[in-house]
Amino acid sequence: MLLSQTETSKSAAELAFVQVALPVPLDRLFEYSCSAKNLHAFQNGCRVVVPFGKKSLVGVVVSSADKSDYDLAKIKPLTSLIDETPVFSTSMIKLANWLADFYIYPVGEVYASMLPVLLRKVSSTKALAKKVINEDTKADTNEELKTISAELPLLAQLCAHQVSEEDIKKLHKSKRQFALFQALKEQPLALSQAKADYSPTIVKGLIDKCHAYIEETPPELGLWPTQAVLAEKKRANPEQAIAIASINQATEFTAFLLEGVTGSGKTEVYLQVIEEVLLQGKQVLILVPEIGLTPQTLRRFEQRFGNIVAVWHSALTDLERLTVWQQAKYNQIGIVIGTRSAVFLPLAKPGMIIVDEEHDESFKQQDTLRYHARDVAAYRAKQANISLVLGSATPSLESLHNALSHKFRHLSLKKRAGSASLPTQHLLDLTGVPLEAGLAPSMLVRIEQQLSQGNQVLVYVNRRGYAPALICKQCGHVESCKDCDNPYTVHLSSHNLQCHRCGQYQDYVYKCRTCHSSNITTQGIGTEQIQDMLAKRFANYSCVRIDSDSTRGKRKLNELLSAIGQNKHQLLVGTQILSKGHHFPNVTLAIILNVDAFLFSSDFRAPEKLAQLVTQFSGRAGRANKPGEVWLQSYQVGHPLLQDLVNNGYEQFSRLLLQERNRANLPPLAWQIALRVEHSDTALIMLFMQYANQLLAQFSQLSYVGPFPAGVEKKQTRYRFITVVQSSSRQYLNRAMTQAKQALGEHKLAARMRWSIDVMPSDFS
DNA sequence: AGCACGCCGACT
DNA sequence: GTCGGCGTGCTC
Repeated sequence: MLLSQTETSKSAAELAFVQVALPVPLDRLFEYSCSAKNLHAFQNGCRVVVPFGKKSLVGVVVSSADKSDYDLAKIKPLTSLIDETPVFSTSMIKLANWLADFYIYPVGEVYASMLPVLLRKVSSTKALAKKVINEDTKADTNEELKTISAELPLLAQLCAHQVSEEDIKKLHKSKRQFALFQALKEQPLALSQAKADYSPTIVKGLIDKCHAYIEETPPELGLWPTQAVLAEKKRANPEQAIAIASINQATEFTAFLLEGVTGSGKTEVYLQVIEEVLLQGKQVLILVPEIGLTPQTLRRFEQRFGNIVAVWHSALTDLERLTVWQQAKYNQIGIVIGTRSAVFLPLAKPGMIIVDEEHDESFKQQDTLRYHARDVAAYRAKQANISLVLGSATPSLESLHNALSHKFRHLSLKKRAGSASLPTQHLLDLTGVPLEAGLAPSMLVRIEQQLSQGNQVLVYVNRRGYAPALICKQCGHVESCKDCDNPYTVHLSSHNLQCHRCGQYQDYVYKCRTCHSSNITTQGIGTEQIQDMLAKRFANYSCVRIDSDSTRGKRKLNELLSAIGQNKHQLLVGTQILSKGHHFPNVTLAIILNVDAFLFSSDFRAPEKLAQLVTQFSGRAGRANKPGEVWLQSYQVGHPLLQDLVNNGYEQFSRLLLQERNRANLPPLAWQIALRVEHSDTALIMLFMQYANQLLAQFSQLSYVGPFPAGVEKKQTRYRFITVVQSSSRQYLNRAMTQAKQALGEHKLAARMRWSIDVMPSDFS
């Protein structure tokens, strides 16, 4: 062993080294020194504060040693240790390393993105410097080791003050505040709970009157009670019973694809297999799509399992996230039900992972660490040697491929519960048909019929706003966003023009910008226009719009949905939101516009997406005594894909698509990684991407296409290009891209470009 | 990613 | 003569 000559013998003998993952976009770890006596405190997975360049960062210890290969003169001493017990367990460290490797993403950033934000910075932990770990450390070495308490979240509770009778009388006037006050006198409520059950305004009102106060207490360290699990369950039908038994029998890692038509009772299967896992004292992680976490879904789990269920989604505050994170890590909760990023939650006793609506696109993160929660879930299930259950009425071709090739166990639920039958599907030929706000006259007749029978009607169109473009009839000028080269969408409700790529908007224009003609008109159809037309034409009925404009605000969507459930509206016009999670039993006619856009898309996944949309959409409508009809308006009714889908349904259609992917050598039968580059100067992009192609050309067992413009060619003044790299070997592709990325990063232009690597990209927009 | 260092244009 | 543009290089 060599001792550095530059190092004084004294300190060299006393030093030890830790490797730290730091949140910087560099594919390497950084080494820091500490006193050898303190080394034992730096367990892997603990957070540390270190000097980095001119500033200080929070990093995670990933390994330590008593010697270092790095230039000792350059190694700086650590500033402090944050955690006494690691925030990353050994298996979470493995997961982080796998993620960095698989998604070709800087390790330090992977670690950071797996932690709740409150744990990413020292300043934001509510803790104080707490204790010196090793008293022996000499003060003159200036290496006194400090631990910052990692005491985790304080639970904010709302409590009632003692209030005089007189004040209580005054409070009678504010009914809801009084109700909350009464509840608080019984027992304090979690602040978040009080805000959710009453409203933030009510809570604030009570605090302002000094009738209530917030108390922050350390969380209870109680474990969730296994006996809370026992509840009466529904009788399973034979198909469900087979699925439940198969899943319950698994004693080691097994992936199940639960392919069940809408209404076949997938949730009941989940509930019963979850119960089995909980009874063994193990936890269950349930992943749901972004919009899938409806109060109805949640209620179903809570009714069955009570208060051992925690929820994880984007609307949580940082503190709420930290609380759930801790509850999962310290086994204080039995079930976590959450969206994409819940897949990174630590679990004390992992027992099962369920991915509901596993085909849903929202499981793929589209920026920074571009992971797919379904794939990460699969890794975690394998790692923990537990079951993975993927459920969908319209499985992704990836999962279907795995099921058909026996990598996954395939379970089917083909019967709808009760006697409910699925709506029938039909194609409507638009050729030579005059349209009214995008709808064919025959559809208007059918709408009329259904409405007069007291039923509801659903119209789906993929565009919000009034119309997707405003053009000049005189000179053809299209009013467009300068930053994105994108036509403005005309909005009627806000009476302006909006760019749907960057969110910019401008006042409505009445004259053409180029030729000053006032002969300008809208082009194409959006939700507002259909609503407008239907409301006028069927003035005796109520028509609502359900899109991201009309559902802005926390409770709007749920209010709308419950009003629809109570039949307060008969005509429903909306976008994607309609196809997910919500059931509309009174809808007997559903119409899908603009189907053809899917048929001529350059995205090879378009037919799969169309089939999922149509099938999911069909599943939302109708009930036992009112089966319902779904109509697809198209100029291409003879198109084999459409014919196939409508006549044979998703199950057969998806298998045909899979064969086609096989013939075309496309995923899931080949592996892809995309290189995406953005810059305001296309010439620079080309230069950079040509170099990338040169690098790729050195690998024989892969092919690549590009650079080609991304689906969204320009966004916020930047042009976007993509090169897709493909290989039949995942490992080969991964290794090649890892090398190529390294080399590309050394190119002069690399620092000036915005570029990223997207492993298993799910779309090319 | 930040952040500093370094060399060329329009300003008090 | 300086302030500041962003091209280049480094971070244990």
